[in-house]
Amino acid sequence: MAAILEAAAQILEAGGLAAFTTNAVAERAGVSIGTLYQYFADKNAVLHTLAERELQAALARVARALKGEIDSSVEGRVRAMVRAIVGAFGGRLRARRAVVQAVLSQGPSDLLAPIAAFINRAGAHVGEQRIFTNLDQEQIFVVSRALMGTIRAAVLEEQPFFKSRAFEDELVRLLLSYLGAVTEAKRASTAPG
Amino acid sequence: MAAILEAAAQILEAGGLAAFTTNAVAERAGVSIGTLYQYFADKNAVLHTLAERELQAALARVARALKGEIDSSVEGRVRAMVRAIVGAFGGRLRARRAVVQAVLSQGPSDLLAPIAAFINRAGAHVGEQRIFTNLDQEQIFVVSRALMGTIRAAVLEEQPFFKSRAFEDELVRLLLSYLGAVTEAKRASTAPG
Amino acid sequence: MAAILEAAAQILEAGGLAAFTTNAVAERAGVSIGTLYQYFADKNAVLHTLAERELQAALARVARALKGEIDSSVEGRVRAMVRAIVGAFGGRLRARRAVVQAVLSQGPSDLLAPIAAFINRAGAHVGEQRIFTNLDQEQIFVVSRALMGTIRAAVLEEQPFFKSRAFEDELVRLLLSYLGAVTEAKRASTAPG
Amino acid sequence: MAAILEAAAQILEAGGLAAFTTNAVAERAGVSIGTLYQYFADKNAVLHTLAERELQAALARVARALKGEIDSSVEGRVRAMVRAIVGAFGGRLRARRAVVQAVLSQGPSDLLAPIAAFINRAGAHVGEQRIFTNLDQEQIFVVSRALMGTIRAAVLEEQPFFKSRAFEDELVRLLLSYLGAVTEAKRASTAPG
DNA sequence: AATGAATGAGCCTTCATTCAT
DNA sequence: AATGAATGAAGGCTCATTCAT
Repeated sequence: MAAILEAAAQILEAGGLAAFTTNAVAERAGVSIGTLYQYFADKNAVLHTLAERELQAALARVARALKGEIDSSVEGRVRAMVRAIVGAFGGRLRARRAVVQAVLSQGPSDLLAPIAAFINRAGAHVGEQRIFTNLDQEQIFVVSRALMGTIRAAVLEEQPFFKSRAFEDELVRLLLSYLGAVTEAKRASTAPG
Repeated sequence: MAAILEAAAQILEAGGLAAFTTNAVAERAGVSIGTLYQYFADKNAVLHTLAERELQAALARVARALKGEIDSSVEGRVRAMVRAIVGAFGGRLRARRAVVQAVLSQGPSDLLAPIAAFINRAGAHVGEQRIFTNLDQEQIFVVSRALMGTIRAAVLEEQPFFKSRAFEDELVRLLLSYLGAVTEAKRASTAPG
Repeated sequence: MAAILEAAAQILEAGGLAAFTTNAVAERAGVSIGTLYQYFADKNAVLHTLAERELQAALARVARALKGEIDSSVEGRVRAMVRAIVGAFGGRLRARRAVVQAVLSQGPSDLLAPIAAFINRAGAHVGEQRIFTNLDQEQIFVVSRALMGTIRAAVLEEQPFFKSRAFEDELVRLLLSYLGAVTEAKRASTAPG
Repeated sequence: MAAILEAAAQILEAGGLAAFTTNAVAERAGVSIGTLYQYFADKNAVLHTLAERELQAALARVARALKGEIDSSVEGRVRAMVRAIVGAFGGRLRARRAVVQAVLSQGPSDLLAPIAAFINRAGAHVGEQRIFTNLDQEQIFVVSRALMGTIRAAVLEEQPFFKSRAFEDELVRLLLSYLGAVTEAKRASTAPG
């Protein structure tokens, strides 16, 4: 199974979704097409499983980065997160792109749920200031999606500045300024006197 | 041609990219497959043309909204824009989604160029304060993609708060806070004394 | 009609039989497809008419060459004929090839009849020695087809030596030696004593 | 594979190149279209393979005839060859025709190479006199094409005398007289004293 | 006569999936 | 479990031909 998923990722990476045929995957994996169907219900299952794995891996990577971060200031942590996420898109861009595309093309899936959960959790634990906490539903949605959406677009559009310091700076600025504004607003409404 | 594009949008809306076959489009349009190919070089051309049209329409809608906006404060204009964009995703979500996906899946296209140009232009004319002006490449990318990415995610995930005032507020806050931070930074670096 | 046939020849020359579509011919001729069908019953009629014209032209050319030949020896006349035929295949090789192929692919046609008739007639009038005369059915067939078949093969296979003096020499040798052998045999059987 | 090629030959025989569609071949062969494409890269590959097979078969037949020939005189051998070739055109004329046409229509292929090689080889071993040997490029071309071209024409035109002794005699005469003339010329130029 | 938009049968080919071995 | 030959629905696309204008 691992071989099949690895083969799937390689095929995706090399030729995109168009090259992703069950026969190609099986051949690259060195197994027969029959064997592939012994492990996966259908072509889609391969894609879906691959997506899950990649996501888990990316998430783990980000978590690890956050845990190892020394600078515990808000900016330090936010920057660490941004960098980890951007970094997680390191290799096999095409593969990831294809996976994302394919999975998303099948209507809203629950694949994104872990991301939101993660950001939520992560935010909750940023130092003791718990900045993310108290963010309401819409706000969590906006921070997480604005970040992911921008990174996603940079990947899909193959922007040359993806991974540049300038881009990272802007992402950090985006998050920090928004978080600051939210906090500000909350303070204002809470303690108007 | 209009009939074919309309049919294409309907097919996309109803069945996504998977249902988007030249035969299906032609049939739905009430023309023969031959006629379709008299107007479009190939299947992709249909998609591409549709994408362009939808984009133009959305852009026009936003522009119109902006023009009609009485409140010429920065916030007023930003809000008008956000509202227009959110509104532009009114019907045919799947169609738009599929179009975007399909077009993006073919590598970076220049289809997004008008969007960036528009934001640039729009920004330049917001009152006399020209807040958007002087945004560099990465910054334009970040504002536009953060906004679009968030809206896109809300659509894809079929968030219930999609057209709520609360969501709109957060989007406005996201843009304003970021623009404010960028302006601040610029001022600081320009006039350090 | 002339324009259409000329266009057909050009198309054939440029792209072979594969490029020979009624639409392409009409467009190149500068007329509408409808007009083409006003003059020709169907696609095949265009090809057939073209074949006839080309054949007539080639035949006329050979006849003219023969008429102008000063050297009235047998070899002189045979060589003139060979040279004229080879020369007749001068320009638009691909067109001629395609025409030949297309016409031949439709089963035995009477298009070749004029050639045999011509050789017969020509032979009959070579000086006063009337060498070709008295050739029986099979013999006429063999001389004419051996000659035409060899030239045809050289054209189809695009032999580089086509039009070389060496090739011409061999063709002449082929005809003369055969004619000589036939004559010899006839004499032997006629006057055995 | 054998079934597919046999079906291809039958289709060609029955309906010519026009009827030769992959679907028709597969159906006649009693396999699915998918199976056909598992054995042949595309439609052309079927034709090409068929051409090779037919050619090999014909060549083998001629070789066998030559080997079995008792009369080892030059005339005996030439006659055996002529007879074998004429005989090789026994059945499936249309198929052979179509194959030849199709293959030739794709520009000069090396499919004819074996024929030339064969004539060369065959000639070299005719007794000890090695008559064919020393034929130069143009001469080999002329003998082989004159012979094949004449036979081909007889087949295409469906000449009634095709398998007659008289026709065979003329073909033999054609070859022998030409070979004799070539030999003579060579001797004359080599040993002029 | 000329036009050319429209037609649609039918071609080649792909590829997810099955199932007997 | 694994194999892989076979399947066949379905897709993209071409092009000869028609016919209303």
